[in-house]
Formats: sequence, structure tokens, C-alpha cells
Amino acid sequence: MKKVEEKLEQKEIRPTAMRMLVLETLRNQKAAISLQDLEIEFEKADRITLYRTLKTFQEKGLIHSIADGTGITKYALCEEGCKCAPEDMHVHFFCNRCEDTFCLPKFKIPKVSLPKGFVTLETNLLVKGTCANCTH
Amino acid sequence: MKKVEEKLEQKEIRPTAMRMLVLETLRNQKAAISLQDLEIEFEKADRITLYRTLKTFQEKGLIHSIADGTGITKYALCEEGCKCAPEDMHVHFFCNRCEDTFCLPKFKIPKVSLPKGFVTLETNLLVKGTCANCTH
DNA sequence: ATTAAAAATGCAACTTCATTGCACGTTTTA
DNA sequence: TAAAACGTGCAATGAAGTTGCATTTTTAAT
Repeated sequence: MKKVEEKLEQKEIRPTAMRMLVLETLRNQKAAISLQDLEIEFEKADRITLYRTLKTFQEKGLIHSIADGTGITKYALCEEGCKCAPEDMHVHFFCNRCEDTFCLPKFKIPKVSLPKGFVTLETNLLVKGTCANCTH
Repeated sequence: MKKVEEKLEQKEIRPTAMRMLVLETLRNQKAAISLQDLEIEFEKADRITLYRTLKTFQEKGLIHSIADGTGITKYALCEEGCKCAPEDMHVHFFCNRCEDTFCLPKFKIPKVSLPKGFVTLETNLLVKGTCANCTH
């Protein structure tokens, strides 16, 4: 995998120490992560800086945000080559049991037919249920 | 269409004056409505009462809430016979232009295949773009 | 019909998460 | 090396949703 520094530069994000650490952390997550999660991970860092780091990452297309219905925004790394276009968009899964939110990048959102005159710019599919870990 | 009073009783909601008015209003909407919208509609009524009215309606399955990405929860009437099960769920559309949120009950969410071990309990599909009114 | 219990309403306050302003420090670049 | 741009940290603010409690209204039992 590409080094965090290169990855940031590829997305035109200046690779500060903070940002490299945050990206590193994002890479280590199995589930999507919230600002609060990050705060716990980086107790010494400022909440606002973390907030703005996520904001920047999102604007530059390094991560995408996920509204999983909990009211808390979660973030996850974008796939290589993702432009967050409708055809890029994958399914998000929220587990009611462990309350983790997952990207399922292998599972693309089927094209949705709409009434005449409606134009699609973006699609979000959120599935709620029980994840593989919690089903057993 | 069934009278509002009967409709409420059918859903085991006591038909108070307030609730009948709110249901009436919900029926007159083309787009989903927010708590704020209701407040404007009912200037004399208390915000909290409206809030709890919506809460009650939702718990009893008369309306469903829609997270359209704006951060403001919208509400719309459930279809006759809707149990808000995955197979009942329809597409929601958010128009970036007029910022209205629509239910598209004719357009059901296709069954989504998930990785092994994942169990679906609920699905939400939000499409963003331009609605028929705003496309011209 | 009268009264006790249950439910709905209204007011106030609070929680949580997201966001902005501004000062200070650091990095880039001319 | 100085100026400009950018990143960081602290404080304060904003918006939406939610809860507690007193009061009023409705329901149900005697």
C-alpha cells in the first residue's frame, strides 16, 4: 500500500504530522469512524483540528462521510479511483448490535429508475441489520 | 380517503384535536415535512407538542422519518398497509434545487445482496438530484 | 355524575454534535 | 529573509433534537 505521505500528496493535501497520523488511523479501521472515535484515539490532539482534518480529507476526496441514522457522522476511506459519483457508490451497512458502520465496496448500488423528469446526481444506500460478527 | 379520526384510531393513536390537524396537514403535503415546517404551519401550537406528535405518529407506524442528508429530519405518511419492512421500503429523493424531499412509493428498493453473515432488517435508499419540477 | 387514573400539552432547560472566529505557530515561496 | 499562505488550538456559538415537570384534558371506574 502507498505510504500515507504519498497518498496525501496525491490528493493535494499537505502531509502534516497530524494528517499522516489520522490517515494511518483511518487505514487501521475495519469500521467507519466518527469524530468522537478520533478524539479518543488522539487524546492529546485538539478536537477542532481533528474535525478540520476530516473536513479537508473529505473535500479532497480522500474519505467520504456516512450518515448511518445515528445522527453521528462516520467517515471511511474512499476506494482507489473513487470519485464519489453515483456509479462509484457502494452500500453502507449499519449493525444494530455492535453499532458499527461498514463500507461494502464490493456491493454497488443498483441503478434506480425514477419518474420522468427526475435526474440522479448521487445515491446513498444504507442497510441496517446484523453484521457477520454479531450474527453468530 | 378515510377520515383522519378513523385513521388515527386504526393506528391506535388517540385522536386529539392537535393530532387530527397535524395528520390533515401531512396529507396535504406533496413533499416530506420537517418539524420546523410544522411549526410555521401551526404558529400557535407548541414546538414540543408538535415534536411529540410526530414521535407518536412514527412509533405507531403512521408516518416514517427520512434522513435526507440535510441534517433535518423529514416526515411523510406511510402507505396503506406499510409495515416499514425492507420489502415495503421505497426510494426517497432529495432535490438539490428546491431542497424538497419526496417519497417515491412506486419505486421500491431492489433487494440488496450482502456478504455472508449479514442480515438485513431495514434499507434506506436516498437519491439526490433534480426533481421533475426543477429540471425544466 | 364524580372522582381517580392515565394521557396529552405547554413551558423551560439541557444535551449533543457541528461549526465559526480569531490568535498564534509553522511551512512555503518569492 | 521577509511576506504570504496554511495549519493548529482555544473559545464561543448555533442548530436540532430531547427530557423533566407542572398543568390541563381525557378516559375509565365507582
